[in-house]
Amino acid sequence: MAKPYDHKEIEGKWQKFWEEKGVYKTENPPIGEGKPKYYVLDMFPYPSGAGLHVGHPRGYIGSDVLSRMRRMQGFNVLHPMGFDAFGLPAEQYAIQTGEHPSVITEKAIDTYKKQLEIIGLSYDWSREVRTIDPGYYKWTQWIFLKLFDSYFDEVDKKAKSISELVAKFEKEDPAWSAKSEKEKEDLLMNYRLAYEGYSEVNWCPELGTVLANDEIVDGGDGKPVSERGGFPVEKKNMRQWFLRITSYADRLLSGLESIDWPEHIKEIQRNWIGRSEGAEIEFGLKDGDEKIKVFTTRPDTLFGVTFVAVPGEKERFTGKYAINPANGEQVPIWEAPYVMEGYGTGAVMGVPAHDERDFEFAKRNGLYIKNVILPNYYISKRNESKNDLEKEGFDLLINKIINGDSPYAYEGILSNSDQFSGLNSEEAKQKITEFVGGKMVTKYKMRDAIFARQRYWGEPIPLKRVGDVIKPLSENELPLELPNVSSYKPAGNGESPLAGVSEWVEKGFETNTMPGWAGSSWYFLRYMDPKNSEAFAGKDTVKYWQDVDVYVGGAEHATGHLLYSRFWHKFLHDLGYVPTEEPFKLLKNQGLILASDGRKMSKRWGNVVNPDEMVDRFGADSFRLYEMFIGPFDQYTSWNTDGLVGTRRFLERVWRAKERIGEPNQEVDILVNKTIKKITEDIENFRFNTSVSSMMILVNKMEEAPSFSKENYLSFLQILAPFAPHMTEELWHKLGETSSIHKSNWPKADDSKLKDEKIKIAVQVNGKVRDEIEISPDASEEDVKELALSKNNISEIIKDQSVKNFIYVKGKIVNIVI
RNA sequence: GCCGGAAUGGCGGAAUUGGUAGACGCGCACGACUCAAAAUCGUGUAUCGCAAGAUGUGAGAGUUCGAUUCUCUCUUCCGGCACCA
Repeated sequence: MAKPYDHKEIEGKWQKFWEEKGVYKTENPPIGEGKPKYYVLDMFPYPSGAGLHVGHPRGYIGSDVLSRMRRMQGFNVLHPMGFDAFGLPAEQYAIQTGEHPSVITEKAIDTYKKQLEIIGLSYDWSREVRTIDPGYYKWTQWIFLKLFDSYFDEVDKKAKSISELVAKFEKEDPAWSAKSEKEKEDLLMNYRLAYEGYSEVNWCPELGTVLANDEIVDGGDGKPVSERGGFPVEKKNMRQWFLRITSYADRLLSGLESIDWPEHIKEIQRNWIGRSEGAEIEFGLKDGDEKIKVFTTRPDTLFGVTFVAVPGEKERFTGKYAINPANGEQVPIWEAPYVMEGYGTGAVMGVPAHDERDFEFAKRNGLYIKNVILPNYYISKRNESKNDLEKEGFDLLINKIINGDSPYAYEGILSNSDQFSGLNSEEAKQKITEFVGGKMVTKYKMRDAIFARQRYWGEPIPLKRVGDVIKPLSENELPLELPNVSSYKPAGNGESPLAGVSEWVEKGFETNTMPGWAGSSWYFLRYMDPKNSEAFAGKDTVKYWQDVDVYVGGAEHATGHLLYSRFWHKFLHDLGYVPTEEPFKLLKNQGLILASDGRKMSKRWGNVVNPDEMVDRFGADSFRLYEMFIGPFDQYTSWNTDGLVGTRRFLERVWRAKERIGEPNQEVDILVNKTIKKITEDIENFRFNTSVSSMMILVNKMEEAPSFSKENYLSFLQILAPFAPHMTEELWHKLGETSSIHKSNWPKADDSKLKDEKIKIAVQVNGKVRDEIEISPDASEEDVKELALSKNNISEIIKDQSVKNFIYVKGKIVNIVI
């Protein structure tokens, strides 16, 4: 009797073997150069004290399966892991306990690493990166300095060195050389891609920090609170550092066309960038020379303006009037809360007849509503309608006209403006804007990114105040290391704890630190060459690895990390440091695994399932297999520990099947080849769940057969190896192989064995299945017809009725219509 | 409100240029082995029906010889954005 499958005996042994032999070590050129490169990346985790639950590794296992297959297929695979380690949770914990955040963070990293290691993921740990290492954040600071030292050239639509701008000023602006250094610096600050400014921010007094919009949630009573802790959030005007991401808005938008990402993620980014095209038009005031500039996407409705709205706390008439430049009409200027300070020009022209919000506002405040696009004819006809049906008909038509879908637009009244009659909507927008001396512009919802936190646990910003100007540190002063402080608690007045370090302040260093997303915006480049002290990564190395072929992670980073990384990458590309315009060619999101109660796994609900316990009980291979089998990779699903029993049983059957190696069996041989083909395609397309099921079918077949060839069994082990790396390695060696199965060549399906000699197809009568016939896939329609009609079940149904139609879809189905 | 995505047995899910719905696994039932239990193995398992058969992929319509798959209308659930002019 063969030894039973004991995962505890096997898994540790092979993990040690792989490490000692460096099986997953990835070589840079020139050693790695002969093979095509393939970069599979997981979103690196922020290690929290709680450790991993069974939902987390799903993505890691999927990317690991792909990496392992690609390696066996002969690619030079880069598959690294690291840790995103600056951030609020560790700092909050440090404030409570007084322990240094780095101690807390390192403990959490150790826990994560151990948890990841026992799953048997094929990372090259020699390339591990941690954002908190000074050797790492030296380069985060270096990129910041490059941003500080660059501006965006609006003509070439790319970043260039600020020295080029200075040269331009020197040449073109005679006043430049007369300016003081401070004046020059203040002017340049308007162009730098990293710049100092003031901004109304979301200030959380309790946390003592500024929060991004996505770090704020509704407290329930309509008032905003922090996502972490649920503390009140208020608006405050504060000094900040910004990154000019808005310069890249257009490229961030158009770049989406060139990458293979889930459509919903692209849509979220498009939405976030929020491009809209319109016109800026100036309204004069009735009294005085002042002007109000409005932004509108519908300049064609300019003749219908009946008020102008500016931002305000409540709806209120200002007592002033503006002049409509199109027709000279006086319109009242109102304050309205729906007008937003930060968007467009901060003022809106009110056209109640053609804008829903303007309409509501006008109705509430008794303002005039003037229709300029819709011919009066249709309105009066609608009001004369005899019944609801007719009324609806007119409403439909009127809506069409308003939306510009109808050729009738502009044919009717346009006050004082017969010249614009008959134009379509696009022409009218152009012509009317031109007529009043406005200009067509493109606006974005997206704001520049605030790049400063009044916190301790982040990368120091490498700038210092010298006299009254801000100077960048030089490259050889990097890294600017984070000093020790006596208290991690923010002062509460908006100053960072660094403002309390006298040495720091005396040297004039910036006291703000970088936000959590700084280190994660470029980490994938560091993996290429993690030990390099001369550059963020060697030039040749970056040229070799290019970009990430497959990026796997959660969908929750759609507007944060995934947007910032693209921005930084485009910037580095402009400066010639990276060869590609986009960092991540293909993105795959893994779906959440919910607890069996249908809720998210959380301490709060007490429904967390720990992967360590699952690995201990069932083994890493069973665990991996189950996580892949549980459902479509990108879909939400719920955990069920009972289901893990199934994949464990499957592995035990694979184990026992070894005893049945012997005489070849043709059916097994054919199925092995079909399965090789299917698994190869499934893994490429992230269809891991059907891969597992097809291997189960194969084992079922192997058990049915009296025996099968060793060759078939070995091929099967190879395609199972990415999913169950430990057990397949054990069996591989038991069968006499001496080097790792993970270094073996991925099997190829033999085309000649993929085709069945006989197939069963259904015979339908009038669309209902009545019988089944066995035929050769190449059988002619005549033969199939004869066979089908000769079946008793069929002839009984047909009896003496005539066959109206006979349909045979080759190799698929027969349908007889009577 | 707008924009995405989804809906199939008791459960996770399978099935795509439209072609036998429910693969595979879990669970459950019965049987074998066992003094017994666990493990393992075998058989069965959409619904109604003794059966023949009928019905069935969120609801309703349509196209088709044939629809889980395509079109239209609607319902529910999940996610994103939300006075963006």
